[in-house]
Order: sequence, then structure tokens, then C-alpha cells
Amino acid sequence: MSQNQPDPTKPDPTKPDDRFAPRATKAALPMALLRAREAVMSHFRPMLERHGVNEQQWRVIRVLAEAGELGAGRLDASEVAVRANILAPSLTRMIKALTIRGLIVKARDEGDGRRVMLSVAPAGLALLREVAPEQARIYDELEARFGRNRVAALLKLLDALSALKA
Amino acid sequence: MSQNQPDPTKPDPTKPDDRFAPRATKAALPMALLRAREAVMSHFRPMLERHGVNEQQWRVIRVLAEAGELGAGRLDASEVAVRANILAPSLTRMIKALTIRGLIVKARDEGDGRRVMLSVAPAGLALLREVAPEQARIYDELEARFGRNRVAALLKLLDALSALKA
DNA sequence: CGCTGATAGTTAACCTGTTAATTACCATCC
DNA sequence: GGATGGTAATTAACAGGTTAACTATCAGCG
Repeated sequence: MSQNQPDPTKPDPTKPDDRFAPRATKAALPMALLRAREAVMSHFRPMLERHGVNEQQWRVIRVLAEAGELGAGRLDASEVAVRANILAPSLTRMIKALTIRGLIVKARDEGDGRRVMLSVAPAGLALLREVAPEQARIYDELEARFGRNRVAALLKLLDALSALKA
Repeated sequence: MSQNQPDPTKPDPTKPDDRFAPRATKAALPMALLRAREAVMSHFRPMLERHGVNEQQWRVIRVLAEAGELGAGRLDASEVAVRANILAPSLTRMIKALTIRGLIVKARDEGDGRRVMLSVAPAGLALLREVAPEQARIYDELEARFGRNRVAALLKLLDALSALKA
């Protein structure tokens, strides 16, 4: 870190006013993460929209699919919420909508009456078969444009950063 | 794409089911960005909460402050929306609330009746003076824990990624 | 001048994010 | 076995994200 400011007593007039903006919004980590996420999602959103699901619904279905298709992969709602980064109240609302649309199946857990077990329904599986390849294609193109190494490096940094959660 | 599966007819039972989950949610860029952002914000949220502003309101006030304090920094709503990464409809709602609370000032632009000009109000400036140092402290500590080089590297990658917006 | 198209905001409708309060169920301990 | 506390899910209430439709203003152009 070199001394970029030759004379600190003479502030650079090109900078508007730093006294009350400790870090320009441009350089702030939260904003940069938000912008980057927005940029990435802008590639996926139209495709998901075309298939009638939003981002969060797609996350829920994918999480359930990763646990195994159909009855094989049953997860309780809390686990789904954690893996899909969705808060419990949001998930409760989504479960209702997704169940009505026949994309997932909701069942009460035998043994623990509090737990709600979720799994992918046939229609959800059909949706997965439709969307997954298209999503993979978009992701691959994005990865190719950005560079595989940089994607890997970015994921590593993001993971490390996530570990600092308060 | 190399042939990782020695015998494709006999799928690895340790893997749940990769056929419909093209990329594990753990490794997906959007999810990683979401988690990282959540982790970072978890450090700031309690502080903002204590001062009675949420994340988005704080972004708006900061953007206006960066344009210069009080009357000096007048930005039209569209520009604020872009810089704060907030959509126009959200900003419209927020302007009303922030104006009522006396944190910002809304004025119609002479010369172009369509434009809404925004600037920081005295109460907003007071809030900035209160919050900014605390925010800087939190940010510095976070940066120190994560490592300045890594923060810089991350910001660089995020910026490059944001440039790929569709 | 009036028509046309573009631009800036607003409104509406629906969904999710967020916090707090509530309900239902489980587990423990006296 | 009943009171106690904890956990899983739901509900409520409010705010922002998102898209589409709408209004108001500006800019050209015939």
C-alpha cells in the first residue's frame, strides 16, 4: 500500500466530500456483492420467468432435487430453508403455492409432529428436466466468459467471507 | 468434459442424484453471492437497526451524501436509484417515508418537470454523522479479519463480474 | 400547433425479506 | 402425569423486489 496522496493537507478537489461517506458506495463490499449478484441473475431470470418460476421457487426445487428425486429426498422445512437461504416465514408461504401447483409434496413427519417433510412432486421433476439443462448452458457460457479460474477464485473468496457471519 | 464415471451403468450410490441438479447449490455463484452478502450484512444490520434505518434507506442517504452534503448534492431520483441499486418503484415508496421523517428533501426540477431532485436534509446529515463512524469501524474490523488483500481481490472480481450484466 | 414517441415517476399487484408473536408439538424434570 | 422450557412451523404486519400499466412531461417533426 503506497502513499497515493502526496499532500494530505490539500484535499483532492475532484473528490466530492469524503467526510460523511467513509467508503464510497462503489467500493463497499455489500453493494459490490449486490451488484454482482444482480448481474449474474440477469442472465437467469428471463429463463426462469419463461418457465413460470421465480428465483426462490427454483432454489427450493433444486435443493429438494439434490436430496434425491421424488420420495427418495425428503427434507424437513428447516433444512430446506437453510440450504436454499430462505427464511422460514417465506418458505411457509412458498410451500403452499408450490404444493397447489403440484411441484412439491408436503407431508407431516411420523415420529415428530412438528416437522414438515418436503419432497419433489412429479410435476416438479418434469420442471427440473426442462429447466436444468437450460440453466447449465447459461451457467457454462457465463463461466466461460468470466473465466473458469476467476469463478473458482471468486467462489473460494465468497465461501471464506461467508464464514465470517456474525 | 472428461469421463469421470468409470462405469456409467453403475451410478455412484454416494452421490444422491446429479442428473437434475446441474451444479450443487453450494457451488452456484448466485447462492454464494447471496450467502456472502448475508454474512457481511449480519455485521451491519444490528447497528443500522439501532439507528432506526434499514439497509436500503441507509444506501439512499449515503448516495446522496456522496454527491455533496445538503443542497450541494442534488441528484434526480433515477440517478439515486442506479447508484443505490434500488428499483424506481421501491425508491418512490422510500422517498415518501424518508421525506416524512425529514431525512431527505424532495423537490421538483426547474426546467424538467418530470425529474424529482433529492438531497440530504439536516436530520439526514445528523444521522450520517452518527452512523458513518460506527459503520467505518465495523467495516475496518471486517476488512482486517478477512485481510485487506483479499477484500481488494474480491472487489476486483465482483466488479468484473458486474460488467457481465445482460 | 398538434401528433408522435421517448423519458421520469408513480401506481398497482404480487411475491419475498424481516421481525415478532403465536401455535403445536416434543422433552424433561419434579 | 402435569408444569416447564425448547423447537418447528405458522401467522401477522410492514417494507422492499419485480414486472406491467399508467400518468405527466419533454422533444421532434410534419
